[in-house]
Amino acid sequence: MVTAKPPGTSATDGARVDARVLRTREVVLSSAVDVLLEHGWDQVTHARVARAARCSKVTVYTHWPERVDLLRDAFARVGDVVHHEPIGDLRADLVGELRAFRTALVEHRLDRVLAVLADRSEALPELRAVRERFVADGERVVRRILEPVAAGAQHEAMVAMLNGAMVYSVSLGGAPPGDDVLDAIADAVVAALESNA
Amino acid sequence: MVTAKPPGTSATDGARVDARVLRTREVVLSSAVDVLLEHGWDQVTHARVARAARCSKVTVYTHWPERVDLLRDAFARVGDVVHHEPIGDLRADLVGELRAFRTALVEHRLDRVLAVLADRSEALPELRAVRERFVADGERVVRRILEPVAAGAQHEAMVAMLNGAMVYSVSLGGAPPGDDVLDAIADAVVAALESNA
DNA sequence: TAATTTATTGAACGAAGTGTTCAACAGCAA
DNA sequence: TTGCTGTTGAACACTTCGTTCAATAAATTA
Repeated sequence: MVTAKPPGTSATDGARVDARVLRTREVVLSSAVDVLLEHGWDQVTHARVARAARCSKVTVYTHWPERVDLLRDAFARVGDVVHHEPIGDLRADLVGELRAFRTALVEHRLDRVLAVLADRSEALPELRAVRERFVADGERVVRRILEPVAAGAQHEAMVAMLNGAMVYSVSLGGAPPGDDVLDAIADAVVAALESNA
Repeated sequence: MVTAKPPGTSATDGARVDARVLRTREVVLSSAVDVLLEHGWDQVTHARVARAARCSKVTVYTHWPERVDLLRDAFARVGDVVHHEPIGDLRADLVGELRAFRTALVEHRLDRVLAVLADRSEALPELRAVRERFVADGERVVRRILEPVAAGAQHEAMVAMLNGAMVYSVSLGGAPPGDDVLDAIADAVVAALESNA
């Protein structure tokens, strides 16, 4: 085990951080994300990431003694999902958010991130908080759109159906859903809500 | 690389297979599933599985030269999903199938299997066919239930919403959906379909 | 500027794991 | 019994892992 405390630990205190530390964090975490998305979690080792970042293995160990620390901080770098901005029209907002979520899954490889989190966060408890953050962020706008029109179990069901349909299609269905399927999903939710009245 | 051809390859030809081979296949694949579900895919190594099966490492290499072969055959042992038997009542059939699927995900750990497949089948093309088999089997009854009432993009959307909601809730949502949420999902689909008329 | 502090580095290590060979053994079939 | 073949433990070269350490390079401080 590496016993030395990580350098520049006082970053959050507002204290100055050595420029070398900032550079190292930047390049190593960036490389860790690259390795993760290209080769999967079990290739994200200290040595492999160090090679990708063109720095010493010891430096990586110094900053992130455990492999899971590296993964946690690497995920923190994966930008938040770019959401649709609701305009107040239920159907249009649902379609807009579904498209934005599809973009995040496919273009920004959020699907890979979620797959790793689903697969590992049972065995690695340190990842549970990370998973919860990603899920909460991914559901944020959908929940806001649905809030005025659905509550309780119905609300939960709709969130799971909307986001679940997207993640399921992309990660397990082989191909991302086309615009026609997205429209059909939004239509179904709108129709289900209209039958409330 | 192990060059010797796997023993007892002619099993499917109806030729007699050495009893030792049958025993080895049984115990090793069973142990591989155990290791996979308990410790995750990257712990499913020849040596680890051999230790769990109390047999020689060489035996495992002989039967399954590549790690992915072991995974493929191990998944073949994970029983097919136990489905609900449709009775012709749309809502009751949907609820019944959702409950059966939840049982498969939670009790038989289908969630772990799907998580591994979602995570690895991009990097391991040999797993794509396995993933497709599991997805097709998981969707079989839902598709049959929906067939008379929805087609095209709407059909695809409903399948993705129903199965997606389940997988998403169990794998990423932290807790399996309660009966009230299952009811709400079925209600939503029924309402959406009724608005077709 | 020079002096001081500290992050980074390459080399090296023991320990553990991987993929393989091989001679010996044990169980099955004839 | 005899032959055949699946299984086994030992041993191997090789790679990877986690770590130590003295040397170096770069940053901060005076």
